[in-house]
Amino acid sequence: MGRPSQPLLSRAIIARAALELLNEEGPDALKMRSLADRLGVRGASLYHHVASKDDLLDAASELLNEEIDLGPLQDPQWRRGIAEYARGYRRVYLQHPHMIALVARRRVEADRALIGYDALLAALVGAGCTPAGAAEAAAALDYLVLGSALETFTAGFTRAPADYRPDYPALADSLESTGTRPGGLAGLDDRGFELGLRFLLDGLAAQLAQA
Amino acid sequence: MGRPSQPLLSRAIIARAALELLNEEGPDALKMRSLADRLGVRGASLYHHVASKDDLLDAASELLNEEIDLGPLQDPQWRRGIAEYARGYRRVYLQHPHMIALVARRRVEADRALIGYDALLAALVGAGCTPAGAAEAAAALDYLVLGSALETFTAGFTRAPADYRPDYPALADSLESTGTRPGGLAGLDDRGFELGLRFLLDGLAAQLAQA
DNA sequence: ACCCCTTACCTAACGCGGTTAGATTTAGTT
DNA sequence: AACTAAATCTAACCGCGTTAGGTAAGGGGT
Repeated sequence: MGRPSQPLLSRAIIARAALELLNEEGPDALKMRSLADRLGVRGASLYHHVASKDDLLDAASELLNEEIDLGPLQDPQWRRGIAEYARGYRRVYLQHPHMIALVARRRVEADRALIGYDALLAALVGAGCTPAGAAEAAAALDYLVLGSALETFTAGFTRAPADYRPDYPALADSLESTGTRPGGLAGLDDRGFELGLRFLLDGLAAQLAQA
Repeated sequence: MGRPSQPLLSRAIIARAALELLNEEGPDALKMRSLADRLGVRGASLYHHVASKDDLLDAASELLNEEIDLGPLQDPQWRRGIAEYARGYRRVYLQHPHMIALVARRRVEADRALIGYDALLAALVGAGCTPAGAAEAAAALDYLVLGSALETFTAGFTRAPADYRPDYPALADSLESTGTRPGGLAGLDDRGFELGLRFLLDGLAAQLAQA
Protein backbone atom coordinates (compact mmCIF):
# COMPACT_ATOMS: atom_id res chain seq x y z
CA MET A 1 0.00 0.00 0.00
CA GLY A 2 1.41 3.36 -1.04
CA ARG A 3 0.01 6.83 -1.33
CA PRO A 4 -3.80 6.92 -1.21
CA SER A 5 -5.84 8.59 -3.96
CA GLN A 6 -7.49 10.83 -1.41
CA PRO A 7 -5.35 11.97 1.52
CA LEU A 8 -6.61 10.38 4.74
CA LEU A 9 -4.94 12.73 7.16
CA SER A 10 -4.19 16.36 7.84
CA ARG A 11 -2.88 18.26 10.82
CA ALA A 12 -6.38 19.46 11.67
CA ILE A 13 -7.99 16.03 11.25
CA ILE A 14 -5.41 14.48 13.54
CA ALA A 15 -5.74 17.21 16.15
CA ARG A 16 -9.52 16.93 16.15
CA ALA A 17 -9.34 13.16 16.61
CA ALA A 18 -6.86 13.65 19.44
CA LEU A 19 -9.32 15.91 21.24
CA GLU A 20 -12.05 13.31 20.85
CA LEU A 21 -9.88 10.50 22.09
CA LEU A 22 -8.75 12.62 25.01
CA ASN A 23 -12.33 13.35 25.98
CA GLU A 24 -13.55 9.80 25.60
CA GLU A 25 -10.72 7.88 27.21
CA GLY A 26 -8.54 10.34 29.10
CA PRO A 27 -4.94 11.43 28.76
CA ASP A 28 -3.35 8.04 29.29
CA ALA A 29 -5.25 6.66 26.33
CA LEU A 30 -3.86 9.31 24.01
CA LYS A 31 -1.20 7.22 22.25
CA MET A 32 0.03 7.75 18.74
CA ARG A 33 -0.96 4.21 17.77
CA SER A 34 -4.45 4.44 19.27
CA LEU A 35 -4.98 7.74 17.57
CA ALA A 36 -3.88 6.21 14.28
CA ASP A 37 -6.28 3.28 14.80
CA ARG A 38 -9.15 5.70 15.20
CA LEU A 39 -8.18 7.32 11.92
CA GLY A 40 -7.83 4.01 10.07
CA VAL A 41 -4.12 4.43 9.66
CA ARG A 42 -0.80 3.20 11.05
CA GLY A 43 1.00 5.09 13.78
CA ALA A 44 4.00 6.18 11.79
CA SER A 45 1.82 7.91 9.22
CA LEU A 46 0.91 10.61 11.67
CA TYR A 47 4.44 11.91 11.53
CA HIS A 48 3.92 13.22 8.03
CA HIS A 49 1.54 15.80 9.48
CA VAL A 50 2.77 16.46 13.01
CA ALA A 51 6.37 16.59 14.08
CA SER A 52 5.87 14.89 17.43
CA LYS A 53 3.29 14.19 20.04
CA ASP A 54 4.12 17.54 21.55
CA ASP A 55 3.46 19.24 18.28
CA LEU A 56 0.18 17.36 18.09
CA LEU A 57 -0.84 18.84 21.42
CA ASP A 58 0.02 22.27 20.08
CA ALA A 59 -2.25 21.64 17.14
CA ALA A 60 -5.07 20.54 19.43
CA SER A 61 -4.53 23.59 21.55
CA GLU A 62 -4.85 25.78 18.48
CA LEU A 63 -8.17 24.18 17.67
CA LEU A 64 -9.43 24.98 21.13
CA ASN A 65 -8.26 28.56 20.89
CA GLU A 66 -10.23 28.94 17.70
CA GLU A 67 -13.37 27.78 19.44
CA ILE A 68 -13.26 30.65 21.90
CA ASP A 69 -15.75 33.29 20.83
CA LEU A 70 -14.19 36.75 20.87
CA GLY A 71 -17.40 38.38 19.69
CA PRO A 72 -18.67 39.37 23.14
CA LEU A 73 -15.61 41.56 23.60
CA GLN A 74 -17.11 43.96 21.05
CA ASP A 75 -20.14 44.53 23.26
CA PRO A 76 -20.47 48.26 24.05
CA GLN A 77 -21.46 47.26 27.58
CA TRP A 78 -18.02 46.19 28.69
CA ARG A 79 -19.20 44.37 31.76
CA ARG A 80 -21.60 42.12 29.93
CA GLY A 81 -19.12 41.58 27.12
CA ILE A 82 -16.26 40.53 29.34
CA ALA A 83 -18.48 38.25 31.41
CA GLU A 84 -19.78 36.50 28.31
CA TYR A 85 -16.31 36.16 26.90
CA ALA A 86 -15.05 34.64 30.14
CA ARG A 87 -17.94 32.18 30.24
CA GLY A 88 -17.33 31.12 26.68
CA TYR A 89 -13.59 30.78 27.28
CA ARG A 90 -14.28 28.61 30.30
CA ARG A 91 -16.90 26.56 28.47
CA VAL A 92 -14.41 25.59 25.78
CA TYR A 93 -11.91 24.29 28.30
CA LEU A 94 -14.55 22.62 30.42
CA GLN A 95 -15.41 20.55 27.39
CA HIS A 96 -11.80 19.46 27.12
CA PRO A 97 -10.60 19.56 30.69
CA HIS A 98 -7.55 17.36 30.18
CA MET A 99 -6.09 19.83 27.73
CA ILE A 100 -5.43 22.41 30.40
CA ALA A 101 -2.86 20.36 32.22
CA LEU A 102 -1.32 19.22 28.95
CA VAL A 103 -1.03 22.68 27.48
CA ALA A 104 -0.44 24.93 30.46
CA ARG A 105 3.03 26.29 30.94
CA ARG A 106 3.79 26.51 27.26
CA ARG A 107 4.76 29.55 25.32
CA VAL A 108 1.95 31.57 23.83
CA GLU A 109 2.85 31.66 20.20
CA ALA A 110 -0.32 30.68 18.47
CA ASP A 111 -1.64 33.63 16.55
CA ARG A 112 -5.14 32.99 17.73
CA ALA A 113 -4.18 33.07 21.40
CA LEU A 114 -2.41 36.39 20.94
CA ILE A 115 -5.43 37.80 19.14
CA GLY A 116 -7.54 36.75 22.10
CA TYR A 117 -5.34 38.51 24.61
CA ASP A 118 -5.18 41.56 22.41
CA ALA A 119 -8.97 41.73 22.15
CA LEU A 120 -9.45 41.27 25.88
CA LEU A 121 -6.92 43.97 26.70
CA ALA A 122 -8.47 46.31 24.17
CA ALA A 123 -11.90 45.77 25.74
CA LEU A 124 -10.53 46.53 29.18
CA VAL A 125 -8.81 49.68 27.98
CA GLY A 126 -12.04 50.61 26.24
CA ALA A 127 -13.80 50.23 29.57
CA GLY A 128 -11.44 52.77 31.06
CA CYS A 129 -8.48 50.76 32.37
CA THR A 130 -4.94 51.94 31.88
CA PRO A 131 -2.94 49.55 29.71
CA ALA A 132 -1.03 48.29 32.73
CA GLY A 133 -4.19 47.94 34.77
CA ALA A 134 -5.80 46.05 31.94
CA ALA A 135 -2.93 43.57 31.98
CA GLU A 136 -3.48 42.90 35.66
CA ALA A 137 -7.20 42.49 35.26
CA ALA A 138 -6.73 40.20 32.27
CA ALA A 139 -4.31 38.09 34.25
CA ALA A 140 -6.73 37.76 37.16
CA LEU A 141 -9.54 36.83 34.80
CA ASP A 142 -7.36 34.26 33.10
CA TYR A 143 -6.46 32.69 36.42
CA LEU A 144 -10.07 32.40 37.43
CA VAL A 145 -11.13 30.86 34.13
CA LEU A 146 -8.32 28.37 33.84
CA GLY A 147 -8.32 27.50 37.51
CA SER A 148 -12.00 26.80 37.47
CA ALA A 149 -11.80 24.72 34.32
CA LEU A 150 -8.78 22.81 35.57
CA GLU A 151 -9.75 21.97 39.03
CA THR A 152 -13.39 21.10 39.20
CA PHE A 153 -13.35 21.66 42.93
CA THR A 154 -16.33 19.42 43.39
CA ALA A 155 -14.98 16.37 41.64
CA GLY A 156 -12.37 15.94 44.32
CA PHE A 157 -14.89 15.04 46.98
CA THR A 158 -16.09 11.58 46.19
CA ARG A 159 -17.45 10.39 49.49
CA ALA A 160 -20.93 11.12 50.75
CA PRO A 161 -20.92 14.48 52.58
CA ALA A 162 -21.79 12.86 55.89
CA ASP A 163 -18.69 10.67 55.70
CA TYR A 164 -16.55 13.75 56.14
CA ARG A 165 -18.29 14.86 59.30
CA PRO A 166 -16.24 13.13 61.97
CA ASP A 167 -12.95 14.64 60.88
CA TYR A 168 -13.93 17.62 58.76
CA PRO A 169 -17.12 19.15 60.14
CA ALA A 170 -17.03 22.44 58.29
CA LEU A 171 -16.44 20.60 55.03
CA ALA A 172 -19.38 18.31 55.74
CA ASP A 173 -21.62 21.29 56.52
CA SER A 174 -20.69 23.03 53.32
CA LEU A 175 -21.10 19.97 51.13
CA GLU A 176 -24.46 19.06 52.64
CA SER A 177 -25.77 22.55 52.46
CA THR A 178 -24.48 22.87 48.90
CA GLY A 179 -26.49 19.81 47.90
CA THR A 180 -29.73 21.71 48.41
CA ARG A 181 -28.76 24.54 46.06
CA PRO A 182 -29.92 24.80 42.46
CA GLY A 183 -27.56 22.56 40.53
CA GLY A 184 -26.57 20.87 43.76
CA LEU A 185 -23.05 19.71 44.37
CA ALA A 186 -22.36 19.41 40.67
CA GLY A 187 -23.21 23.08 40.21
CA LEU A 188 -20.76 24.27 42.82
CA ASP A 189 -18.00 24.77 40.27
CA ASP A 190 -20.21 26.93 38.12
CA ARG A 191 -21.43 28.97 41.06
CA GLY A 192 -17.91 29.39 42.40
CA PHE A 193 -16.78 30.65 39.03
CA GLU A 194 -19.73 32.99 38.69
CA LEU A 195 -19.10 34.36 42.15
CA GLY A 196 -15.46 35.04 41.38
CA LEU A 197 -16.39 36.60 38.06
CA ARG A 198 -18.99 38.86 39.62
CA PHE A 199 -16.65 40.04 42.36
CA LEU A 200 -13.91 40.65 39.85
CA LEU A 201 -16.14 42.75 37.63
CA ASP A 202 -17.59 44.57 40.65
CA GLY A 203 -14.09 45.43 41.78
CA LEU A 204 -13.15 46.61 38.34
CA ALA A 205 -16.27 48.75 38.05
CA ALA A 206 -15.62 50.34 41.43
CA GLN A 207 -12.03 51.04 40.49
CA LEU A 208 -13.06 52.68 37.22
CA ALA A 209 -15.81 54.69 38.84
CA GLN A 210 -13.51 56.32 41.35
CA ALA A 211 -10.84 57.21 38.80
CA MET B 1 25.22 -6.18 47.16
CA GLY B 2 22.27 -6.87 49.45
CA ARG B 3 20.49 -4.94 52.13
CA PRO B 4 22.36 -1.82 53.27
CA SER B 5 23.25 -1.30 56.95
CA GLN B 6 21.41 1.99 56.98
CA PRO B 7 18.30 2.27 54.77
CA LEU B 8 18.97 4.63 51.89
CA LEU B 9 15.38 5.31 50.89
CA SER B 10 11.96 6.09 52.24
CA ARG B 11 8.74 7.30 50.69
CA ALA B 12 9.39 10.82 51.94
CA ILE B 13 13.02 10.89 50.83
CA ILE B 14 12.02 9.78 47.35
CA ALA B 15 9.17 12.27 47.12
CA ARG B 16 11.42 15.11 48.23
CA ALA B 17 14.04 14.21 45.65
CA ALA B 18 11.33 14.04 43.01
CA LEU B 19 10.28 17.59 43.81
CA GLU B 20 13.87 18.76 43.53
CA LEU B 21 14.43 17.02 40.25
CA LEU B 22 11.17 18.40 38.92
CA ASN B 23 12.18 21.92 39.84
CA GLU B 24 15.68 21.66 38.48
CA GLU B 25 15.08 19.87 35.22
CA GLY B 26 11.38 19.93 34.50
CA PRO B 27 8.72 17.28 34.16
CA ASP B 28 10.28 15.40 31.26
CA ALA B 29 13.40 14.81 33.30
CA LEU B 30 11.45 13.15 36.07
CA LYS B 31 12.25 9.53 35.26
CA MET B 32 12.42 6.72 37.74
CA ARG B 33 16.00 5.96 36.77
CA SER B 34 17.17 9.57 36.96
CA LEU B 35 15.53 9.91 40.30
CA ALA B 36 17.29 6.77 41.48
CA ASP B 37 20.62 8.12 40.21
CA ARG B 38 20.16 11.23 42.29
CA LEU B 39 19.58 9.04 45.33
CA GLY B 40 22.59 6.81 44.67
CA VAL B 41 20.43 3.83 43.96
CA ARG B 42 19.09 1.72 41.06
CA GLY B 43 15.73 2.41 39.52
CA ALA B 44 13.98 -0.75 40.62
CA SER B 45 14.74 -0.07 44.26
CA LEU B 46 12.28 2.78 44.32
CA TYR B 47 9.45 0.31 44.00
CA HIS B 48 10.03 -0.93 47.52
CA HIS B 49 8.77 2.43 48.75
CA VAL B 50 6.33 3.69 46.13
CA ALA B 51 3.90 1.54 44.20
CA SER B 52 4.29 3.38 40.90
CA LYS B 53 5.28 6.68 39.41
CA ASP B 54 1.72 7.83 39.95
CA ASP B 55 1.94 6.94 43.60
CA LEU B 56 5.20 8.85 43.75
CA LEU B 57 3.42 11.94 42.50
CA ASP B 58 0.81 11.47 45.18
CA ALA B 59 3.55 11.36 47.77
CA ALA B 60 5.10 14.53 46.40
CA SER B 61 1.72 16.20 46.41
CA GLU B 62 1.28 15.28 50.05
CA LEU B 63 4.58 16.94 50.85
CA LEU B 64 3.42 20.13 49.18
CA ASN B 65 0.13 20.08 51.04
CA GLU B 66 1.99 19.88 54.29
CA GLU B 67 3.98 22.98 53.40
CA ILE B 68 0.85 25.10 53.19
CA ASP B 69 0.53 27.15 56.35
CA LEU B 70 -2.98 26.95 57.77
CA GLY B 71 -2.10 29.20 60.70
CA PRO B 72 -3.35 32.44 59.14
CA LEU B 73 -6.86 30.98 59.00
CA GLN B 74 -7.00 31.34 62.78
CA ASP B 75 -6.57 35.08 62.50
CA PRO B 76 -9.52 36.85 64.18
CA GLN B 77 -9.44 39.36 61.32
CA TRP B 78 -10.86 37.05 58.70
CA ARG B 79 -9.88 39.19 55.78
CA ARG B 80 -6.23 39.36 56.69
CA GLY B 81 -6.19 35.68 57.59
CA ILE B 82 -7.68 34.47 54.35
CA ALA B 83 -5.47 36.73 52.29
CA GLU B 84 -2.34 35.45 54.03
CA TYR B 85 -3.47 31.87 53.70
CA ALA B 86 -4.11 32.33 49.99
CA ARG B 87 -0.69 33.91 49.49
CA GLY B 88 1.03 31.09 51.31
CA TYR B 89 -0.93 28.48 49.39
CA ARG B 90 0.05 30.12 46.13
CA ARG B 91 3.67 30.51 47.19
CA VAL B 92 4.01 26.79 47.78
CA TYR B 93 2.79 25.93 44.31
CA LEU B 94 4.75 28.73 42.70
CA GLN B 95 7.86 27.07 44.05
CA HIS B 96 6.84 23.83 42.38
CA PRO B 97 4.86 24.99 39.38
CA HIS B 98 5.09 21.74 37.45
CA MET B 99 3.27 19.89 40.18
CA ILE B 100 0.00 21.63 39.46
CA ALA B 101 -0.45 20.13 36.04
CA LEU B 102 0.74 16.75 37.28
CA VAL B 103 -1.55 16.63 40.26
CA ALA B 104 -4.64 18.52 39.14
CA ARG B 105 -7.72 16.52 38.37
CA ARG B 106 -7.01 13.88 40.97
CA ARG B 107 -9.21 12.88 43.83
CA VAL B 108 -8.72 14.77 47.06
CA GLU B 109 -8.03 12.01 49.52
CA ALA B 110 -4.97 13.20 51.33
CA ASP B 111 -5.86 13.95 54.91
CA ARG B 112 -3.88 17.14 54.85
CA ALA B 113 -5.73 18.51 51.85
CA LEU B 114 -9.08 17.83 53.49
CA ILE B 115 -7.90 19.53 56.68
CA GLY B 116 -6.98 22.55 54.58
CA TYR B 117 -10.39 22.81 52.98
CA ASP B 118 -12.06 22.28 56.32
CA ALA B 119 -10.06 25.08 57.90
CA LEU B 120 -10.74 27.47 55.03
CA LEU B 121 -14.46 26.76 55.10
CA ALA B 122 -14.56 27.17 58.87
CA ALA B 123 -12.82 30.53 58.55
CA LEU B 124 -15.34 31.69 55.96
CA VAL B 125 -18.26 30.57 58.08
CA GLY B 126 -16.63 32.30 61.01
CA ALA B 127 -16.54 35.47 58.93
CA GLY B 128 -20.28 35.22 58.44
CA CYS B 129 -20.78 33.14 55.31
CA THR B 130 -23.43 30.47 55.14
CA PRO B 131 -21.93 27.01 54.68
CA ALA B 132 -23.03 26.89 51.07
CA GLY B 133 -21.77 30.42 50.46
CA ALA B 134 -18.45 29.48 52.01
CA ALA B 135 -18.12 26.60 49.57
CA GLU B 136 -18.58 28.95 46.64
CA ALA B 137 -16.12 31.47 47.98
CA ALA B 138 -13.59 28.73 48.71
CA ALA B 139 -13.95 27.41 45.20
CA ALA B 140 -13.40 30.85 43.70
CA LEU B 141 -10.35 31.39 45.86
CA ASP B 142 -8.96 28.01 44.91
CA TYR B 143 -9.38 28.78 41.24
CA LEU B 144 -7.55 32.05 41.57
CA VAL B 145 -4.67 30.52 43.50
CA LEU B 146 -4.17 27.49 41.31
CA GLY B 147 -4.79 29.35 38.09
CA SER B 148 -2.23 31.97 38.98
CA ALA B 149 0.34 29.42 40.05
CA LEU B 150 -0.26 27.27 37.00
CA GLU B 151 -0.27 29.75 34.29
CA THR B 152 2.30 32.39 34.91
CA PHE B 153 0.58 34.67 32.44
CA THR B 154 3.75 36.59 31.85
CA ALA B 155 5.96 33.70 30.94
CA GLY B 156 3.94 33.11 27.80
CA PHE B 157 5.11 36.32 26.16
CA THR B 158 8.70 35.78 25.22
CA ARG B 159 9.20 38.39 22.54
CA ALA B 160 10.10 41.97 23.22
CA PRO B 161 6.91 43.98 23.79
CA ALA B 162 7.48 46.08 20.69
CA ASP B 163 7.54 42.98 18.51
CA TYR B 164 3.88 42.47 19.21
CA ARG B 165 2.85 45.94 18.08
CA PRO B 166 2.18 45.41 14.39
CA ASP B 167 -0.39 42.68 14.95
CA TYR B 168 -1.43 43.07 18.56
CA PRO B 169 -1.34 46.74 19.51
CA ALA B 170 -3.30 46.53 22.74
CA LEU B 171 -1.09 43.69 23.91
CA ALA B 172 2.01 45.70 23.08
CA ASP B 173 0.66 48.73 24.97
CA SER B 174 -0.07 46.66 28.03
CA LEU B 175 3.24 44.85 28.04
CA GLU B 176 5.24 48.03 27.56
CA SER B 177 3.33 49.93 30.15
CA THR B 178 3.61 47.00 32.52
CA GLY B 179 7.37 47.09 32.21
CA THR B 180 7.48 50.40 34.04
CA ARG B 181 5.59 49.12 37.08
CA PRO B 182 7.22 48.00 40.32
CA GLY B 183 8.34 44.46 39.64
CA GLY B 184 7.99 45.09 35.92
CA LEU B 185 6.81 42.41 33.58
CA ALA B 186 7.93 39.68 35.93
CA GLY B 187 5.73 41.10 38.66
CA LEU B 188 2.60 41.05 36.56
CA ASP B 189 1.59 37.62 37.79
CA ASP B 190 1.85 38.70 41.40
CA ARG B 191 -0.05 41.89 40.79
CA GLY B 192 -2.73 40.08 38.84
CA PHE B 193 -3.17 37.63 41.66
CA GLU B 194 -3.25 40.37 44.29
CA LEU B 195 -5.82 42.26 42.26
CA GLY B 196 -8.05 39.22 41.99
CA LEU B 197 -7.60 38.45 45.67
CA ARG B 198 -8.47 41.99 46.70
CA PHE B 199 -11.59 42.11 44.55
CA LEU B 200 -12.67 38.75 45.81
CA LEU B 201 -12.32 39.77 49.43
CA ASP B 202 -13.96 43.13 48.73
CA GLY B 203 -16.91 41.33 47.21
CA LEU B 204 -17.14 38.97 50.11
CA ALA B 205 -16.99 41.82 52.63
CA ALA B 206 -19.71 43.71 50.79
CA GLN B 207 -21.89 40.62 50.67
CA LEU B 208 -21.45 40.00 54.39
CA ALA B 209 -22.07 43.62 55.30
CA GLN B 210 -25.42 43.74 53.59
CA ALA B 211 -26.68 40.45 55.07
C1' DA C 1 24.16 -17.96 70.07
C1' DC C 2 21.85 -19.67 66.19
C1' DC C 3 18.24 -19.97 62.69
C1' DC C 4 15.09 -18.12 59.78
C1' DC C 5 12.20 -14.87 57.89
C1' DT C 6 11.88 -10.30 56.41
C1' DT C 7 13.76 -6.17 54.48
C1' DA C 8 16.08 -3.34 51.15
C1' DC C 9 19.00 -3.28 47.90
C1' DC C 10 20.67 -5.41 43.39
C1' DT C 11 20.75 -7.30 38.15
C1' DA C 12 18.18 -8.67 34.24
C1' DA C 13 14.66 -8.32 31.33
C1' DC C 14 9.84 -7.57 29.58
C1' DG C 15 6.59 -4.66 27.07
C1' DC C 16 4.61 -0.51 25.70
C1' DG C 17 4.88 3.70 23.35
C1' DG C 18 7.30 7.57 20.72
C1' DT C 19 9.96 7.82 16.95
C1' DT C 20 12.84 6.83 12.66
C1' DA C 21 14.34 4.43 8.27
C1' DG C 22 13.26 2.88 4.14
C1' DA C 23 9.96 0.62 0.80
C1' DT C 24 5.83 1.33 -2.06
C1' DT C 25 2.35 3.53 -4.59
C1' DT C 26 0.00 7.54 -6.32
C1' DA C 27 -0.11 12.69 -7.57
C1' DG C 28 1.59 16.35 -9.93
C1' DT C 29 4.95 18.64 -12.97
C1' DT C 30 7.96 19.22 -16.89
C1' DA D 1 6.41 9.72 -20.54
C1' DA D 2 9.60 10.41 -17.01
C1' DC D 3 10.79 12.27 -12.76
C1' DT D 4 10.14 14.29 -8.29
C1' DA D 5 7.40 14.83 -4.30
C1' DA D 6 3.85 13.22 -1.21
C1' DA D 7 1.30 9.91 1.69
C1' DT D 8 0.86 5.75 3.27
C1' DC D 9 3.01 1.34 4.74
C1' DT D 10 6.24 -2.26 7.41
C1' DA D 11 9.95 -2.95 10.46
C1' DA D 12 12.64 -1.76 13.96
C1' DC D 13 15.12 1.16 17.62
C1' DC D 14 15.35 2.91 22.03
C1' DG D 15 13.99 4.79 26.39
C1' DC D 16 11.28 4.27 30.32
C1' DG D 17 7.94 2.17 33.68
C1' DT D 18 7.64 -1.96 35.72
C1' DT D 19 8.33 -6.93 37.26
C1' DA D 20 10.94 -11.21 38.57
C1' DG D 21 14.09 -13.10 41.13
C1' DG D 22 18.78 -13.02 43.39
C1' DT D 23 21.61 -11.58 47.72
C1' DA D 24 23.21 -9.58 51.95
C1' DA D 25 21.98 -7.37 56.37
C1' DG D 26 18.59 -6.77 60.23
C1' DG D 27 16.08 -8.76 64.03
C1' DG D 28 12.94 -11.86 66.64
C1' DG D 29 12.15 -16.42 68.76
C1' DT D 30 13.98 -20.53 70.73
